[in-house]
Amino acid sequence: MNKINRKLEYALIGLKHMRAKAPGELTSVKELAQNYGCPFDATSRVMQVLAQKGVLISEQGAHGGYMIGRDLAKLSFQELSEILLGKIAVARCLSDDVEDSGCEMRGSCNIISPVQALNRKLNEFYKGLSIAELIETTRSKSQTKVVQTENSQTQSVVIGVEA
Amino acid sequence: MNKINRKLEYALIGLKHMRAKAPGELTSVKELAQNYGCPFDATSRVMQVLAQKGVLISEQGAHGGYMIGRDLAKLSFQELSEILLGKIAVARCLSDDVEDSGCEMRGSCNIISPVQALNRKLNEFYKGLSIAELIETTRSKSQTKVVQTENSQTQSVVIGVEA
DNA sequence: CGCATATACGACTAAAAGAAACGTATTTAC
DNA sequence: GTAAATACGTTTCTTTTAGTCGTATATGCG
Repeated sequence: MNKINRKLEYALIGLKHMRAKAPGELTSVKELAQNYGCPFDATSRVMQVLAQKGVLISEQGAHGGYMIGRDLAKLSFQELSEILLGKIAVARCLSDDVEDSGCEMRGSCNIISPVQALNRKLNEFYKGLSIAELIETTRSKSQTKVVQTENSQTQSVVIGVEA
Repeated sequence: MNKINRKLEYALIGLKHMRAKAPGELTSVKELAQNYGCPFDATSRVMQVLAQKGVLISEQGAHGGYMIGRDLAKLSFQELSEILLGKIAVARCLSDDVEDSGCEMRGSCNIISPVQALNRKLNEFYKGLSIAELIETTRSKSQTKVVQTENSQTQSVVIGVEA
C-alpha cells in the first residue's frame, strides 16, 4: 500500500537532474528518458503538470526543455504529491471526489475518526519533508543500521547505497 | 497512492470493537460483518492472520471468536501493517520479494538514496504511531481547523466527526 | 519557407494490484 | 450428529496505475 506513484518518481528524477545544472540551463524530456530509462510520454506528462504549477519553467520549440522554477527547499513532498495526485486521502470516504465517496460501510463505520486522524498526521509528515532535503540525500558508502523492533526481533536495515 | 489497505481497515474495525468489550469476551466475525457491513470472508482472513501473530487470540468451535491478545499501546501501526501487508517498500526496488525487484531503471536510477530515505522516514513515522492511540481517537463534535499552506492557499480541514 | 526538434494534451489500451467470493475442511458446544 | 464457528487454498472480479498512440502547437535555423 505504501508504494509511491511513478509520477512522483519521474518528478523526483527530473528535479534532481535539473538541480545539478547551471541556472538557466534547460533539460529536455528526451535527455531524462535516455539517461534514466524512464518512459518518454509519462515523464513528459509529469513535467507538463509541474510547469503548469510553476514548479518548473518550460521553453517550447526546437531547443526547448524545462528548468526549475521554484525554490525546492520550500516545496514540500505533500505539495508535490498534491500537484500530481490530488489531495491525500487514506480512505475513499475522505476524498474530495464526489464519485469516490461510495463506501459500503458509510454510516456504520466505527473508525472514521481514527482514519481521519491518520490522514491528518500523514499530511503533516509529508508537509515537513522538503523536496530539496529529499533529493540531496546522498551517501557515498553503504551504511547499515541495526534496529531493535518492539517484539525483540533484530533487523538490519540499509539506509543508503548511492552509486 | 496513500489509500490504506482494506485489510488494515478491517483490522482496525475489529480491534476497536473488541477493545470496547470486557476482558475474555469473544467477538465473532459474523458480529463484525453485521455491525459494520464489512465482507465476512475478507474480514475473517484478516482476523486469522492477526491471531497467528498473537495480536488476537482465537477460540474455535461453536461459540468461538476472537479477543485481543496483546497490549495495543505496544502495537505500532508499522507492525500491524507489516503483519498484514509485509515490509513497507515505497518502491519496487526496496522490496524483499525477489520477483518484485524488476525495475526498468535499475542501475541508471538517480533517486535510489532519496527513495530509501523516504522509506526509512515513513517507517519511523508509522513506528511512532500506536494502534491504541489511533483507535482511541474520538471527538464528540465536528471540529474544523484552518490550515495555511505554503503557497498561500487556505483550506479548511475537518479533523473529527465521530458518530 | 520548410524541416527538425521540442512541448502540449486528449483519448485509448495494457498491466498490475486490490478486493471479494467460492469451496471445503476442521473444531467444538450442546 | 448437527449447528455454528474458525481455517485456508484457489479463483474471479474490479479498480487503479502505468504506458502508448495520435495529433496539435511552438520555435530555431538553414
